Amino acid sequence: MELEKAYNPKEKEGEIYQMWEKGGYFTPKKTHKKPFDKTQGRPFTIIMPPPNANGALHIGHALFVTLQDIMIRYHRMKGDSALWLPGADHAGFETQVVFDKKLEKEGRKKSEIPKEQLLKEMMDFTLSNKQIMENQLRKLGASCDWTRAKFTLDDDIVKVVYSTFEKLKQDGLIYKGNRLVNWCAKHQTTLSDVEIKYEERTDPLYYIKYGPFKLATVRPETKFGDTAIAVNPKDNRYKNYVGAEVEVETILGKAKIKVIADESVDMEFGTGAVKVTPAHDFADYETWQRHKNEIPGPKIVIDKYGKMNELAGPYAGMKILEAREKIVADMIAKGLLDEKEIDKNYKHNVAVCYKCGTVIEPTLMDNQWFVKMTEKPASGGLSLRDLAVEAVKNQEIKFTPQRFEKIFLQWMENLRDWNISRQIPWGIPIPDEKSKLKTQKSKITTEENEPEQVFDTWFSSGQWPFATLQNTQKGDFEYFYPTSVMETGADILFFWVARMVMLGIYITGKAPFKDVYLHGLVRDKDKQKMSKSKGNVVDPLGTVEQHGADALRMALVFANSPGQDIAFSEDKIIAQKRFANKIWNASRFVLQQANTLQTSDVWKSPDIGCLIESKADEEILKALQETSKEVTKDIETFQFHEAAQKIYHFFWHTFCDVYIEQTKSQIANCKSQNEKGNTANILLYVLRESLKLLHPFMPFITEQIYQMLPNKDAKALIIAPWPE
RNA sequence: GGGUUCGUAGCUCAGUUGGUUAGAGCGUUCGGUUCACAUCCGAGAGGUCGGAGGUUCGAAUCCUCUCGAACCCACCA
Repeated sequence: MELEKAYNPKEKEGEIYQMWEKGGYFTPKKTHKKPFDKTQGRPFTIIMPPPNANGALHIGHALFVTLQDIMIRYHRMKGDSALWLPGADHAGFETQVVFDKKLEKEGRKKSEIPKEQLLKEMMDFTLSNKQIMENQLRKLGASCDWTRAKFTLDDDIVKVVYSTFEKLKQDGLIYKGNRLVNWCAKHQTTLSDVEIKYEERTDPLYYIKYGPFKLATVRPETKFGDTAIAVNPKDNRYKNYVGAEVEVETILGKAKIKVIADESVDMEFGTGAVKVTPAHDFADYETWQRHKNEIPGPKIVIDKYGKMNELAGPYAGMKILEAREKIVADMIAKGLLDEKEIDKNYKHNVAVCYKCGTVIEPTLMDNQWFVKMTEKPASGGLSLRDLAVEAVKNQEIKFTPQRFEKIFLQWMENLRDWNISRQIPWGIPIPDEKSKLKTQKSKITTEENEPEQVFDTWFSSGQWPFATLQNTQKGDFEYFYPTSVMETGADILFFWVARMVMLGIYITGKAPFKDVYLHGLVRDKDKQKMSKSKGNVVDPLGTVEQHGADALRMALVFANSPGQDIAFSEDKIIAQKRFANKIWNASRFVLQQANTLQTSDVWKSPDIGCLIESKADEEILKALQETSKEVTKDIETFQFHEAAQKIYHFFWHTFCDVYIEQTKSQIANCKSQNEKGNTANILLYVLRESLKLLHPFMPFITEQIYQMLPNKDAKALIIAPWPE
C-alpha cells in the first residue's frame, strides 16, 4: 500500500469519525458491576457542559472538547465504561441578548413581534445553531455519545426542573419576595448577583442640606425615596437627634423625616450622616429591615425604564441622569446644596449589567422568585450553601487546580438569596399560581395579569448532571451518577459549578461529580476575551479545515496548563501540523520496512522481548514503557500538557531521531532475514503503542494509521487496549 | 478593603511534591541530507528564572518583604 508523501488531514477525518460513530464506539456498555473497582474497570462519566446554542463554536469550545475527549478516550481504551454525554443549552438570557441584537440588525422591534411568533423564531434560531454546533463537535473529534444527547428545553428536562422547583417550594427554600432586585433597564429584566459586575467610576459626590444635617450622596435624584436619616449610634455629633423627627426643607417643600441610629454608618465618611433610600439601594434596604418599626417602608421613585416616577414631582418622566442634573441645579439655586462643596473626583464602584454595561438599578419588586441559600429546608438537613461547603470540605469534590477550592468556599461565605426570575421571553416559564387559578375558575379575571417570567437559565443547567442521566437510558442514573469529572471554564465557577453542586446534592443526596477541572480562557491574539455576544470569536472549524483537527487539538493541549489563560496563535498549530506529518512519515517508513522485510507473522507473538537484537532495541522498548507510565500518570492527574509534551518528545526525538535512524544501519547489517524481520516487528510494535498513547490527543491520524497496521490488536484504535 | 494568578531564552509559554550542565515551539547561526518526512537531521548562540533578604548541604521551586501586570470577590452613601 502506497502512502501519500505528506499527511493530508482533510481527506479522511470525516470518514474516520463516521466509522467511529456508526461502529457504536461512543456508546458505552454498562458491563461493570457494583462495587466498581480498578481491576474490572468502572464507569467514567463526563457530562459535557452544554454549549450555548446561540452561535457557532469558538476556540474555547475546542479546548474543552480536547481536554474532555482526552479523558474519555483514555478511559475507554483502559476498559472503563466511558460516557461523555453531550448536550445543548438554550441559554436563556445569553441567547436573548444575541437574538435581540440580531433583531436590531434586521431593523425589527421586539415589542412589535407577537410573543408566540417571537418564541417560534427563537426556537428555530436555537435549533439551527444546535445542529451546526453538533456537527462542529464531530469535526473536532468529540467522541461523545450522541444517542444520549440532551437539550435543556427537552420535555423531560423541563419536567425535572419543575419538580425541583416544587421540592424547593415545599421545603420552604423558594419564596416569592417583595425584595430588592438588580434591574437592567436595557434588557428589561432582573439579574442575579453573579450577572452583575462592578465598574469603577468617578462621579461627583454632593453634600445636600437636610434640615440640620448635611448628607453626602452620589445620587441626589433618589432623595424623593428617602425614608430616614441614619447616623452611627456612637456618633456624638448627632446623638440628640436619634429617634427624633426633624423638619427639613426640600426642593419639593417642607417635609419631616426620622433620624435613626445604625451601626452600618461610617462616621468617617462624608458627614457621618446618610440618607436612607430603601427602594433603590441594597445597604439602605437592609437598614430599613433593621428599623422596620421606626420608619416608613420603601418608596419607589424610579420606574423600570430608568425614569423618575410621579413621586419626583416636576422631575417625573426624566431619565435618571437628566433628573440628577436638574435637581442639583435647582438645589443650588435654592441654597440646599453648596456648589463649592461638590467633590468632583469621587471614585466608587457602580454595578452594571455584565452583558451591556447599563447601570443596574436596585429596585423593589414583588413578583420575584428567590431561592434561599443559607436556610435549612423544612424537611431537615443542611442549607443549600452548607451542602456544597460540606462536600468540598470533605473532599467529596476536589478541584484542579486546587486553589479554586479556596475561591469556591470564599464565595460561599457571603451568599445572598438567588433570584431565579427573569422577565425575558426565552426560557422555561416559571409556573404561575395565578394563571393556574384563572384556568380553573374562569370567574377570577379581575386579577391583573402578571407578566410571564422564566427561570434563570442557570437554575435549569444547575440540575444538568442528574436531569440528563435520569432521562437517557434506563439505569443510566444508577450506573453513571455521580459523574467523574466536571471539566469547564473557570469563568463559570459561580454561575454553574456552584449551582450544580448545591442542587445536585440537594436533589440526589450525592455530589454530582468527584473532580472539578477548570481550564482558563483561550484568548485572541490581543489577549482579549472571546465571546459570542462580542462577536470576536475565531472559528475553530476554519483551523480544522486548514490544518486538521489533530493539529488544533494538540496545539491547544500543548499550550494549556490548568486554570491558566492561553493565547491562541497559529504558529502553535503549524508546529503540531508538522508533528502530524512526522507521525505520518514515520509510519510510512515503518510500514515500508514491514512490507519488504516481513517474513513471518511473528508480530502476532505476545512476547516482544524475544525479538530484541540490539541495545537500541532494548532501549527503545524501555523508553516506550517509561513514556507509557508517565503519560498515564499525567492524564490521571489532569496534567494533560505534560502528557502531550512527553509523548510528542518520545515519538519525535526518541523513536524517530534515534531509534528509526539506528534501524536503518541495523537492518542493513543483519545477517539473516529473520533478524531483519525482528527489527521490523519492533518498529511496528513501538509504532502501534505510540499511536495508542497519541490517540487521545490526536485521534484522527492515529486511527487512520492504525487501520493500516498489520499488527492491529483491536478492530479500531479507539477501543484498542491502553499500553500498560 | 479582602483574595488569586502571572513576571523563566528575541517572542509565546512549560517546569507536579526543592536535587546533577533550567526546557519546548517559533525565530536565529553554522554544517549535513534530500535514500520515511512541501522537508528532516546534527551542532551552536541566547537566560545572574522581576528585585532584595531568609530557610537549606542544595531554590526558578519554600518563607518574608518589594516592584510591575492581569483578574476575582466585597452594600461604604
